[in-house]
Amino acid sequence: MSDGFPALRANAYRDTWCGQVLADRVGSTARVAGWVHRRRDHGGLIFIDLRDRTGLVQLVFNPDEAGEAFELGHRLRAEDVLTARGPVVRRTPDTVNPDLPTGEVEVRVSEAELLSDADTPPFEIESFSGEVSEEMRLRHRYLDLRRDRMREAIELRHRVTSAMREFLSGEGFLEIETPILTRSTPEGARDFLVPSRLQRGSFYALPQSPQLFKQLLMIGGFERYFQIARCFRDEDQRADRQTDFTQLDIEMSFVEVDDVIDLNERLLAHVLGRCGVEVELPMRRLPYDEAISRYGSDRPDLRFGLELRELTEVFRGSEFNAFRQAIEGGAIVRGLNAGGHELSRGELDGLVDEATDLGAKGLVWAVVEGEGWRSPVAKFLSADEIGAANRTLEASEGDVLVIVADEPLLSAEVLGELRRRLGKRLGLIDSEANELAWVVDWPLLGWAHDEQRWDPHNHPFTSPAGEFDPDDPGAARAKAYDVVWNGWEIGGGSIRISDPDVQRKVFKVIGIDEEQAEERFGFLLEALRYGAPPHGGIAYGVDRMTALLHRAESIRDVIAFPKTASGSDPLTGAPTPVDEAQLRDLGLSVRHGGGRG
RNA sequence: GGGGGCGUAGCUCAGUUGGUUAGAGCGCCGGCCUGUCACGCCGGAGGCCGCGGGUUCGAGUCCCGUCGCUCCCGCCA
Repeated sequence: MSDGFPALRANAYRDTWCGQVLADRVGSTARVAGWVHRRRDHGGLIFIDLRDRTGLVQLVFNPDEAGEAFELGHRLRAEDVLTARGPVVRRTPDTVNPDLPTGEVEVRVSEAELLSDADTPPFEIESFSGEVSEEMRLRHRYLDLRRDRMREAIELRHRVTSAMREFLSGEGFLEIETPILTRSTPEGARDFLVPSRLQRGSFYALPQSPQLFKQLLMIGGFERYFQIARCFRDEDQRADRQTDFTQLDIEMSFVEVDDVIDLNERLLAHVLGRCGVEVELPMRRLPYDEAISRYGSDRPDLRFGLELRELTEVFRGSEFNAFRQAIEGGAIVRGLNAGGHELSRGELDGLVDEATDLGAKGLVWAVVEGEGWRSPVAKFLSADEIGAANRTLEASEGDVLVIVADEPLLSAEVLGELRRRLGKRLGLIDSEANELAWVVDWPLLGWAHDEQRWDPHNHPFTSPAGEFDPDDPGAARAKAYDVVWNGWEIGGGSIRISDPDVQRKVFKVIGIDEEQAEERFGFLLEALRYGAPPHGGIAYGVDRMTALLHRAESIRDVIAFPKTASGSDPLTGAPTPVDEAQLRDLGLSVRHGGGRG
């Protein structure tokens, strides 16, 4: 039921919301309008549950009271649109419906008018025979949106964005719009391109984020900016990723990391508080290195334990070749204690396959039995090693241990992913819980093996912490911070580079030479020379936050009109081919006779 | 680009070892019904088994291809 719904001013079709036909209206006449949710036609007496956004109310069509409208009552079908008038009557005690807020009363219809005769819907709005497929729901999204679950999602989303605007406005932030048609700055995600008609051969790009514009707004002196911004990235979709999505974009001037974090903690507490989730302040701060070593992830799910422990020293010089040689080659041995769960031999061996699928060279499992291990590799290990490993992993009788030896980051990530899966599989996650934390002290750059170069962890405008040494890029830390919530990255930001010389150095290290920098980001470098305040900010995934609040598996469930995994919209059919005339206007060549070519 | 899962009535699904006329629940249509609220009872209609090819005496079922949806990897500064 919608909370705080305003009383309705009478209009052409109704004077009362369905959900507000409550006991205090008994004795008055109500005129309601909405959709036929359900009909129960008893022949001589017809009950209609009428639905609008505020809820349901029972209409009664009785031949004595309804007159001409009684015939209409017989013809009503699901999802017909109706307006009806009649006295609000208290139900007799034996006919009260305690499941309905309006269940103590009903409207005895005296007049009714069919406003729209609905075709039989392709699926029942509230179905009791299984979940309707998402494909079907998206194809008729306007029907899907009539369902409680979707209406609540959209209402929740509104509550989220309203609370954001409310809080930030109160803190002196201005909501400012930035362009949708903007400049392509190929970097990171693929751009969506829009051809220019007036300048043939040139293209706009849809923004991947308002990043550069918000920095320019800081240079423009606005001090505090926010925007609930649509962003576009031409990459493959996921349950938590859409090609176009909404982010709360924030930037502030004359701030350092702690200032941004302080404001954002209060923002999160306000927004989530408005949605019934209490956030304890200050929030936990987890350094990146610790997140990796303890959870094997830079966005760990903190609702359960199963922490990783390092076992490199335990197995250094081991008789077990796989471990010893790996360690000699620079590998890190990590393990986790999955606890005393009864896992079958098949399930244990399955973990080995999962680990190799994730890129590890292998995985060792062990079940603690007395002083020793039941494990395929137990015979290669000394009692001392097993004892030391047990102590490090705080293992006791019957515990299942999982161990991976591999390159430092890989061993952590593989075990981190297994930790996540085991947490889910073993039922360790409290689905009601909300664990939010900051991940801080990020490396500025990461080595991209494929391209053999340094790549920014965040984006190239992130300020290094302290002096930036171009000769040792791997050592540089970033003034960057992410917010993680139940294993989802919901926001991330940084203090930006406000010194053009530092910006140039960073560009250079990541392979953008002077000339390219000038061509692609010259406008930013120039702007930075005209008095750039120290500034920083953050951006939140509004879709992800709403999905978490709604306990939705996918952000598609909190977006009114989402796209499918292949980037299409089953409702409108987008994307579609376009007329040749349109292409000609844009100066785009069309090849003939080539079929789809 | 790669891997897994799914695709049978309007919807959600079942369909045995390849075997005769492909089923159920909901919905829909018709009839009966004045206190139901997932109304009830009786009757009925409804199928390109995603599409194409193959194996077979015979394919919803097996094989190959393809399309769609979905989850994941890659990708997502």
